[in-house]
Order: sequence, then C-alpha cells, then structure tokens
Amino acid sequence: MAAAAAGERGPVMAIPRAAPRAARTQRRTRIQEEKEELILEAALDVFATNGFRGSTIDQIAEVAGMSKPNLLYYFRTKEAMHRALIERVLDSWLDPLREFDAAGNPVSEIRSYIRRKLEMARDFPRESRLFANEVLQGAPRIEDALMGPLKSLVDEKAMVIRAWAKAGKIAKCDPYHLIFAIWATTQHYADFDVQVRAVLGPNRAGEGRFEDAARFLEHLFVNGLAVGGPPAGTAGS
Amino acid sequence: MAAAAAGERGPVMAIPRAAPRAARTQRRTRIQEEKEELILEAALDVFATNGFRGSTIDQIAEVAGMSKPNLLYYFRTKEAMHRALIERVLDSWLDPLREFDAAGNPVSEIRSYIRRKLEMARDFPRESRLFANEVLQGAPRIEDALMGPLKSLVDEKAMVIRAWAKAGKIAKCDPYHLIFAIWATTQHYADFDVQVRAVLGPNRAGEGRFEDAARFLEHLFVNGLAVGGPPAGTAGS
DNA sequence: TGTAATGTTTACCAACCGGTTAAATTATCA
DNA sequence: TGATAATTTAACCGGTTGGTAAACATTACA
Repeated sequence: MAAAAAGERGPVMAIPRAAPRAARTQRRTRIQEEKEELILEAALDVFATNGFRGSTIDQIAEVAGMSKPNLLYYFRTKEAMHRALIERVLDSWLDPLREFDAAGNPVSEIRSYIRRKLEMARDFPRESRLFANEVLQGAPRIEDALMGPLKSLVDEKAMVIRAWAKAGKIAKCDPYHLIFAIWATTQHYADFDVQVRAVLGPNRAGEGRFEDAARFLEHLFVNGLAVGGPPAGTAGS
Repeated sequence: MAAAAAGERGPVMAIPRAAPRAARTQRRTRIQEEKEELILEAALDVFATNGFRGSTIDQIAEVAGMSKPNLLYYFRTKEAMHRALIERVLDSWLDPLREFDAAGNPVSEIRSYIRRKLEMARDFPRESRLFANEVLQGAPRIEDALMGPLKSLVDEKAMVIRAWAKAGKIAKCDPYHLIFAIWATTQHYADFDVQVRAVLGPNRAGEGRFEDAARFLEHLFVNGLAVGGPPAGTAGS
C-alpha cells in the first residue's frame, strides 16, 4: 500500500527521489530498517501524547534526532508515518484478546486477560494512548481496522464467553459489554494516567498502583461474574 | 483571572480594544452573555472532537456562525476559550459523584451512581470527550483542577466507601480503584463511542446499547462488590 | 436624538506546518 | 578505486493558524 502510493506521481521519467521501501527490491538496506525503526519509535512518542493533528513532523524529527526532510525521505507524509505505526502496533495490541482460550477455565481466562491487559497498560502506555487519541477523535484513520479485524476478533471471543455463560460456568451477561468493561478499566490506567496519579496523590501514585488495580479488578470481575445472585446480606433499607 | 489578563498589555493609554468582561462593571450586556454562550457551545463541539491543539479558532468561529476576530473579541485567546469552557463544565461533570450519599444504602448508591454516569455519557458525550482529550494529552491545562477539587471530592467519597466496606455493607475493596472502574466503564461509552459502535455492529449500535450497558454494569458492580466470596460452583479444572 | 460605549468586519501579519527541490554527502559494490 | 545508488541537508514554498489594527456598524442611554 505504501509502496504503491510512493510511485503515484512520476509516471515515466527517471524517478526524482530515491523512493525508499520501493517496489522492486524488497526492504533494502540495514540503514533503512534502522532509521524507520527510529522514526516510528519517535512517532509513537509524539502521536501518543499529541494526537495526529496535534503532532508535527518537526517534533517527531527532533525526538528522532533527524532532520524533517530526512524523515520525509523514509515516510512520504505524516499520515504515512501514522499508518505504518498503527499497522505495526495494532497486532501486538490485540494479542491478549487472541490468547483468550475457549478451552480454558473461564474464571482464570478472564483473570489472566485482565492481568495481561493491565500489564500492557503499564508497559506500553504509549500504544494505548495512540489508539485512545485516534478513537476519541472519531477514528478517521483506523475505522477499517475497527470494523474489520477488531470486530471479527471480538465477535469470535464473544461467542466463547456466551458459551461459558450458557453452560453455567459464569453468570449470564452480555459478552460485548464485558469486553468493553475490561478494556475500559485496564486501559484507563494508561490513558488517564495523569488523572489517576493526581487522585491517588504522591504517596500512592508509585508503581504499586498497578498491583492494587489488578487486585481490585480481579476481585470485581471474578465476583461480578460468579454464577448466582449476590450471595447474601446485601439488602439494605 | 481572565479580566486581569485582558488588561496586561496597554499600561496607561486609552484602552485600544473594548475589553469585554472588563474589570470595572460586572458582566455587561445581554448580547455579551448570549454570544459567549454561543461561542462556548461551539468550542465544546470543536475541542471535544479535535482536542486543544487539533482545534482551530476558525473552526469554532464557523460552528458558532461568527467571524474569527469577533470570537477573539469575547475571548482574547484560544486558551481563554478553553479555560472558560473547562471551568463551566467541570462542576456539572462532577455532580453525580457529589450526589453520592454516605447515608444511603451502599448498593443502591453505587447503582444509581453508575446509572447517572452512564446517562451523562449518553447525554453529554462532548463534555466527556473534552476531558478525555485533555487528560489523555497530559492535562496541561487542567492539572490544577485534577489535583485540587477533583482529588478532594474523590478523597471524601473514598472515605465513605471505605466506611461501608469496614461496616461489612460491601466487600472490602480499594475505594479509589472502585471509583476509577466506574469512571472508566461509563465514560467509555462516550469517549470510545465509535469503537463501541464498530464492534457492536449496525444491528446493536442503536440507543439501546446504553440500556444494555447499564444492565451489565449494574450486575457487574453489585455482584462484584457483594460481601462474601464468590457464591459457589465457580471452581473449574 | 445624539453620542459614547459596545459590537462587528475587512485587511493584514508573522510564525508555523506539511511538503518539495536540488545539491551535497555517504555507503555499496563491481 | 571509481561509478552508482542511497542518504542527508539547506533552502525554499504555499497554505494555515493564532492574533492584531483599525475602520465601520450598532446599541444603550442621557
């Protein structure tokens, strides 16, 4: 896709610019691989904290320690950078959900899904914010991914959850909203990090907050999805 | 604050511009009130969908049906618009949490808090996204609000929840993470609306999704916070 | 009704931003 | 080593953006 776009302008004449990631030879030099890596790393930094429109090529260039035209040598447009970044990150971002195993024990599957998602929020907050920014602003550049691969994967896993509920292994519940709830609660710690820190205050804002969150969320979801109504003694006035 | 900023430039000379919301007389004319209202309404629209940096004064002007300089007559800078907007919206945004009543029944208090927050996500998604954008990008313009009024309110309500837990009315849990979880799950339906719609698909993306979400979340939190461990029969292989 | 304060518009500007051009520099390899 | 391709840089460009200047229009009010 990127390669096709690169060749769109010059029809016959000797190509005016070197056209990296070109059509003929595949991924060329060592240096190209390194620099693209470097750029995408910087782009992740900048896009994640400023969103697409709020980010400038100059910012990315500065973080990457390169000149702006040099960046544009590797990625023809700002949007191409963003596209490449999304493409590269989306797959690994969905991994935890993919690992969700129909054959496993429902409670432990859900528990470990929560834990994995929380680990990702802790270890890859930029990735989380990259998507959050994008989705929040209407997902103009990842709509396809949302309605395609993402929806398919969720549909598949929702069926698994529904089967568990039907078999009486967990409480009857809407699997989609369950998945939303897990996404929301876990990614919250990456996307709304400053708010979490501000509310917890300097004493509790350390890395321990992820352990506390894990404990709470596991309790919430495991108890919340346990079969049968609330155990007893919760009726008040 | 805004008034003080307005007078910073011209020191002695006859004030060059009309200086609305001026120092002497209080909030002046009817038309001023109307136009400021109009502008903030438009600003909410634009800031909520594009974030601060991603929004332009021209966009806001267009939505408001006014010229850019006219906007800048009422708010001296883009940041002043944003500040005024945040100030105006923050209070009502925190209302549901304020209504959280220590004297009430814990389960029904939590249940109705969830419901109110979900209603706000449905009825005021722009407000939710305004904050989400801001917090996501590091909250450079609302840090004070987060660490001041917000933290205070949460601290207060966290004590209430902790008392409930201590009295055995709900399960022992970290009250801060409980509040985060409620925020995250409810605001998710405003902030990540496109994703929710994309995943649910055209059939289920109608307004009914909020009812489904309410049902699921009430179940999750009420069951999840019920005293005692998971009722029975959830142990698998 | 007249006039001073308030409100609106047109024209403008400097900085920024995405992107291009072309020339210079460096790596590759026959 | 030398030619060729790949990489990097300086200079530049047109459009956008936040904001201003000043003239013009309208409103409030004595």
